[in-house]
Amino acid sequence: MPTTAKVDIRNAARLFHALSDETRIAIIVRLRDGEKCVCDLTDLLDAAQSRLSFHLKTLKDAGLVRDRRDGRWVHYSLNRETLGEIETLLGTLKPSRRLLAQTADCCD
Amino acid sequence: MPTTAKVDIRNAARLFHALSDETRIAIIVRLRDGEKCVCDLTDLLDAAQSRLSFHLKTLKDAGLVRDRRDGRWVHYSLNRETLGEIETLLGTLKPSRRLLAQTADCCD
DNA sequence: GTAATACATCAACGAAACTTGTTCAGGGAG
DNA sequence: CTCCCTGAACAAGTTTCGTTGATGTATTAC
Repeated sequence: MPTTAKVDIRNAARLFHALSDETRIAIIVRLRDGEKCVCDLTDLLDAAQSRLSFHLKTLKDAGLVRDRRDGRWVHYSLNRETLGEIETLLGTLKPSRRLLAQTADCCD
Repeated sequence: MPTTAKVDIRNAARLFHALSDETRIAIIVRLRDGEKCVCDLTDLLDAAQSRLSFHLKTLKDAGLVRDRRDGRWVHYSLNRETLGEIETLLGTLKPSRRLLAQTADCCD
């Protein structure tokens, strides 16, 4: 049924906010090919440790990354599930096909 | 070829930022079922006109909405193309399947 | 034990971002 | 023309966010 899906607006804004920073996007890009420790990321992104720690916390709070302690290293990895959730969310934000068939008053 | 795709980090952060506000998400949700004038949105969202004008400009600058002047009304509608672009972008942020097959050090 | 490493957390500062009220410009209607 | 109406633009105030440097905590090495 192509009824317009319910959107949890607060949650949506929260998730998109986590992706709204260049440093955080860069972190995610680096994590695409596997987990990294903070020290790896400071090298790769040439960023101060406290800065990365701040952004990693933001990403973690949003559920976009996970951390795993290994000795004195903390390894971060992507949470594919949340990325999928955002993809779904984005789908529900698109105008419904039903409507597109009815009227052409939006979109191209 | 499942090589990790290039990501325009600046553009990505810019697009996600446009979606990182509750008011803007609410606007998008309302626009799913067709274009609306600002006056419609002020009623629907119970928001001051200047506030909506600000957020609509943000959405427009990001390419997420279009405006169409009709007499003294300005009608806003979603730009399905940009929403699709963001969906694609999100796909490139997910860890590659190739890698998932190789190692299980990320994601579930 | 001490020293060193990896990372989190905190405080302080500056910079954006958001809100609100007001003003300004354009387009009908009379 | 003047008078509304719609919406953009501006200014001022507040909040939120990001950066930086310093401090704290846990873990390993010696």
